[in-house]
Formats: sequence, C-alpha cells, structure tokens
Amino acid sequence: MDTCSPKQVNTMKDLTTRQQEILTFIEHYEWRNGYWPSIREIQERFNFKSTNAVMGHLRALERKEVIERIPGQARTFRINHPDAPEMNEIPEDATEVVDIPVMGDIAAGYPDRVEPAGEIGRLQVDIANAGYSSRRRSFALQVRGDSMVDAEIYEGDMVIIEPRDPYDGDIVAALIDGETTLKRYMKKGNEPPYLKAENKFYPELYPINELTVQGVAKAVVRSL
Amino acid sequence: MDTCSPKQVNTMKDLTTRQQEILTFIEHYEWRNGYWPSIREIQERFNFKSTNAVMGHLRALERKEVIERIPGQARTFRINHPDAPEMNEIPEDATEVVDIPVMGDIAAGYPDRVEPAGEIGRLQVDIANAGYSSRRRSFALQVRGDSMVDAEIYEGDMVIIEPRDPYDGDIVAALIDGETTLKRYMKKGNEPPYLKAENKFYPELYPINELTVQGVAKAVVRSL
DNA sequence: CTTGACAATGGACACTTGTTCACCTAAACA
DNA sequence: TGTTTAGGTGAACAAGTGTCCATTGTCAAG
Repeated sequence: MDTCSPKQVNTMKDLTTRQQEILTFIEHYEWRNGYWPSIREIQERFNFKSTNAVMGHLRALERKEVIERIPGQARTFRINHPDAPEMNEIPEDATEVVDIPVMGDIAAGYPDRVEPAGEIGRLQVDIANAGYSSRRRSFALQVRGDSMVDAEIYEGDMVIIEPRDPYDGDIVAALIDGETTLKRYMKKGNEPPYLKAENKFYPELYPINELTVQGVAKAVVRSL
Repeated sequence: MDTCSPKQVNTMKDLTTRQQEILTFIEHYEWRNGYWPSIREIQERFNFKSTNAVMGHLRALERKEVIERIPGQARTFRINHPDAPEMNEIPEDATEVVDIPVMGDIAAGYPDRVEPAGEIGRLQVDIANAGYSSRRRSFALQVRGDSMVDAEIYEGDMVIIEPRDPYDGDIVAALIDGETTLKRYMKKGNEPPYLKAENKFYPELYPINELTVQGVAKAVVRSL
C-alpha cells in the first residue's frame, strides 16, 4: 500500500490509568443508558473543571485507535473492541462460529431501508477462518455482477459488510447511480475520494456525487 | 386533561404507516451505527422540509409508549420493544436460559462505578420462570437487609435490575444517603415521588434529595 | 358541516455540545 | 538543563440539535 506507516503504529493497548477510567465510564454509560455520554457528562463524572480535560483524553484514545468518533456529532462514540468477545451475549462455551443476517443482494438498494426483520437468510461464519471480528451491525450481501473479479470476488459470493467509514484501499459497498455495488475505495491525501472497480473492463473512476458508502467488506464467503 | 384512565388507553401497537417507518428507521440506524439518529437525520431520510414533521411523529410514538426520550438531549432514544414479555405474559414455548452479570450486593454503591468486568459472578435465569425479558444492560444485585420482606423479597435473594426510569409502584434499586437499597417507588400525579419500604417496621417515607434510581427490579431469583 | 386525528411546511429560538486557543503543573527523560 | 508527554484550567465560539409557534391540507367519524 504505502511505505510510511499507515495506521498500525500504536500498540493499541497501553492506556494510562486515566484513559482506562474514561474508556470504562463511556462503555459503562452506554451499557446502562443505551446511548453515549456527552463530553460534559464525562467531565462531570470525573469532576473536571474544563471540558478540555475530556477532550485531551478522547484525543488520546482516538490516537491509540481505541475509540472512533464522528467530528461535531453529539454522543457518537464507537468502541474498537480488541476482538474481545466479553461484553455481549457470547457464551464461554460457544464455538467461533457466529451467524449474521443476510440482508439482500448487493444491488438491492439501501440497506438502510431493509428492516432487520426483513432478512432473507442467515449465514454462519467461522470467525477464525474468515478474519471476521464478531460485532453487531454487520450484515451480509450476495454479490451480483462482476465488477470485482480481479479481486477474486465473484457473483454469488457472500460479502460480510461492516458499516463504518472506509479507509483508502478498503473494498466497500457503495451506492452509485441508485445501485449498490462493490468497489474499492481510493482516497489519496486531500484529494477527493474515488471508487475503482477490480475489473479491467470497467472504468476506473466513478462519479462521487452523492457517494454513499454503506460499509466496508470484511470477508467473503463462498459456498462450494 | 382526561376524565378517565391515566395511561393505558393506547393499545401500544396501532402505529400508523408513517410512524412505523420512522420507528423502523430509528432502530435500523442504531443497529448500523451504534448510536441514535438526530432529528434532522430522520428528517433528511424522509425528505421532510421541516424538522417539525419528525417532532410530530416522535411525539406520537412517545404518546403510544413505543419510544422514550430524554428532553433536550441529543441522540438519546430508548425503544420500548414490544417483544419484551412484560412481567405478566410469559411466552409458552420459551425455556430459554440467559445469564447476566452479578454486579455486587445491593449496598455496594453505584453500579455506575462497577466495571462490567468487575462482576462477582454470573446468574443463570430461566426467562420462562422469572418473567425476565432478555435484554442487555440488565444486571443482578444480591439483597442485603430486610426492607422488602413484606414484598416477599428476603436477604440473599438475587434481584434482576433493569436500568430505566421507574413508574409508580415499581420496585427500584435506589441510592439513599450513600447506600443502595431496594424500595418501592411511589409517584402520584404531580406530587414529588417518594420511596416506600415494604416492611412495616420501616418508615414509609424517605428523603428524595439526590434521589438516584439505579433501575427497576424485574425479577427475583432465590436459590433453594 | 363540523370536529378531530394525522401529516407536513416554514421559520425561528435557545439550549446542548463539540471544538479551539492560551496557559498552567508535574513527572520522565536525555 | 531543556524537552517531551500526560493531565488539567478557563473562557469563548460555533455548529449541532431539540423545541415551539403559526399555518395548511387531507380524510374519516359524528
């Protein structure tokens, strides 16, 4: 990809005591309330006199890639759990197989508009083999079309999509001209992002007006 | 106001098409993003020209007790899922056993400050027997003291607490004078709420300064 | 015909909340 | 000794966001 380190520098785990306290409070707050705390609520919990104390810790946690945030949006945290199965209802005896909903094929339109109950099936995934990090919010789409054949993704494959913002080089499910397709997301520096098909017969550039990335492909499952 | 019954008029289930769409979008948004949408994000999704269109629907959903909101707070929804067996009717087929963390005994102080990892044990609950609605955020506390003996809750019992705002008559885990105890939450009309012990040797009224309700007791489990 | 529930527009207001700038203290380090 | 890093104060700004008012229209029930 690129020579100079993209994003794996931080050890991801050496938090200071204070940072760990902040993180624990945030997680616990969400666990109790169902939504995330505001900066000032964190401030009050720790008796900080300034919101900036919280900001410093949040920036540190972001730098260490422990949390993600959406700039300017209220109460929007995302915890990057180090593939810890802990929190949720994953029993200890469970195998490494999770099942996730299949929400439709990849040209079905907005997954936003597909109800969770409207799934068309379920897919069992071995997370040890697929490199799939067990988390909620993930879903699967069945591939239609051949825009990614050069990336060894073929029609009929099941692609596991994790809804999140893409990084450069990620394969994403994106909405273009009213249709959802699988493309590689390219963003270099400050230039506007573009999408690239992994098929030499397809044009490399796609219009980015109204680009909607529905999620990042995390794994491909092909039934044989 | 109203001449008759306080709040069980709405059948809780007859939503209009639009209201159902709004609710579905909110649920689905949270499922995808991990946090709740803002009013204006809902507005944009449905191409409303005014945020007030959303407000109307949210008010309707609140009135029908399908959702709960914290006034003035951004992105703070709570969905009252109808699939939750509400203490009274028990799904006949279910013999599902869920296990939930035991966070400490009921005089341990703020569960807020207990880490999820700091649990002291786990409790297996048969939801068919306990009427317990499987949901995250619930936890268990072990009863110390005899303030609720008249409600057949005795020392050593495990009380399953669901963190939420209480209604009149709910048995709650509440913080009084630095100690967490189990009491019945009483609120009549517009009068300030008070707490009542279910033990005739205890005073009926408790100071409500700094009242912190940690959650509502949903079930009691007693090992024999 | 009137009433009321439902749905939506348009504009405005005010609180909530994320963000930033300047500045400070203490410990670790080379 | 100077520098860096973690942690924090204080004040202010601006965008995000919930809320409210007045108004319009539709449609079914009384």
